[in-house]
Amino acid sequence: MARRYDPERRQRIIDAAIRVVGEKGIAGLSHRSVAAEADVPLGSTTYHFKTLDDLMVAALRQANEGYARTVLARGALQDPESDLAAELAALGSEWFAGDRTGLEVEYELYLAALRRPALRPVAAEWAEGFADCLALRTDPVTARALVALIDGICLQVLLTGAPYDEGYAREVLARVIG
Amino acid sequence: MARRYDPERRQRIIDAAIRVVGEKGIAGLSHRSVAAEADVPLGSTTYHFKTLDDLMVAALRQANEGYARTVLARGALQDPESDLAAELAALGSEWFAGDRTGLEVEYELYLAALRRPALRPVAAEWAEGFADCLALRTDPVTARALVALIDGICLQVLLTGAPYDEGYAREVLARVIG
DNA sequence: TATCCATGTGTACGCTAGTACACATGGGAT
DNA sequence: ATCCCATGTGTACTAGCGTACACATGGATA
Repeated sequence: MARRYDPERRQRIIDAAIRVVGEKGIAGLSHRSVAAEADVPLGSTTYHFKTLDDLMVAALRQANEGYARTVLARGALQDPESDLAAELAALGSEWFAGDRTGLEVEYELYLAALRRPALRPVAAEWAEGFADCLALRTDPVTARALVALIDGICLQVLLTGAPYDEGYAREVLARVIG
Repeated sequence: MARRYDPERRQRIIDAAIRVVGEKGIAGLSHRSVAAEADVPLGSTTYHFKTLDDLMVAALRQANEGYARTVLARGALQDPESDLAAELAALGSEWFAGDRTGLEVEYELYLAALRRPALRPVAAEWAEGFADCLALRTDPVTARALVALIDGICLQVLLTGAPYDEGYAREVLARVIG
């Protein structure tokens, strides 16, 4: 059991890192910027997270858990009677509703795995966890394809600035489900 | 008509930027690193590209043109007799064959649009150009979905380290085509 | 109680970054 | 022939970075 004067210190640093990425992007993430945001000294961020990769791993894992909760909270996903494509398209609407900062943080950290091997296992956790959840309603191959398609749809919205079209998402997701 | 002592200077800088991104990622891209790679003085990179965003725009546009050529070179894509899903899945195999550096550079710059508005029009050019090309064989909605699915499949391979499975890609692409 | 060490803090160093600017050069327009 | 200015070059400034390290502190353990 760890001994700490400020038992929340580590968690506060992770929360601050997510806020920094939301405000300035990964490019603005540094031990110093996080320390300032968390209101702790520089040495505290370098002590708890030796490298920025370590910090990003913790931040991505936490962001993933948040989005996993939005998936699990949609209980109808598990209901065999529900329209899976419609439920997933509605989940997308939920993600894009209101402030997109959280979704941008999630994807920015997720995509950072492209160049940061340390993040890959955590990125894989998200993709596999989501797919496992969907596989309960379909089969592993279809589930994996659904995750890929959802990623692609979300990215096109985020990258090109196009609006999220729930009807379109439902239509093409339904085709993959077959 | 521009007057330049080294008429290729600007182009050499763009080529160097793409090599730098391939070797060190966007995080390693700076006016100085590109100047060193292109073997030109620092002032030359800052003169031709006032900001790094400008340089990334030029690099992404050039990378896009390269991949657009790989699409157009696959003439069977336009042949109504060919199996569109199979052709697209084979195109993916071509992209992942051998050295993946080029594909990583393409996606890293493409995904950078998430946080860099200057890149969004160029990212949109790629997505729309590819979709327009596919729309000749299907319809605009299906074409857009195919681009999204291909992006999603490629990203899952690049992000999680999973192998590219052409048979799987063909199967799920075919479902979207319907 | 006495000791240890995980945790917390402050400071300094060397490096690299974007930026700015003065100056050099030579092709094109007049 | 002359001048202009797009282009090319070298250098210096300031800011922020990761890193390292010495030292402080006080719960946990024996």
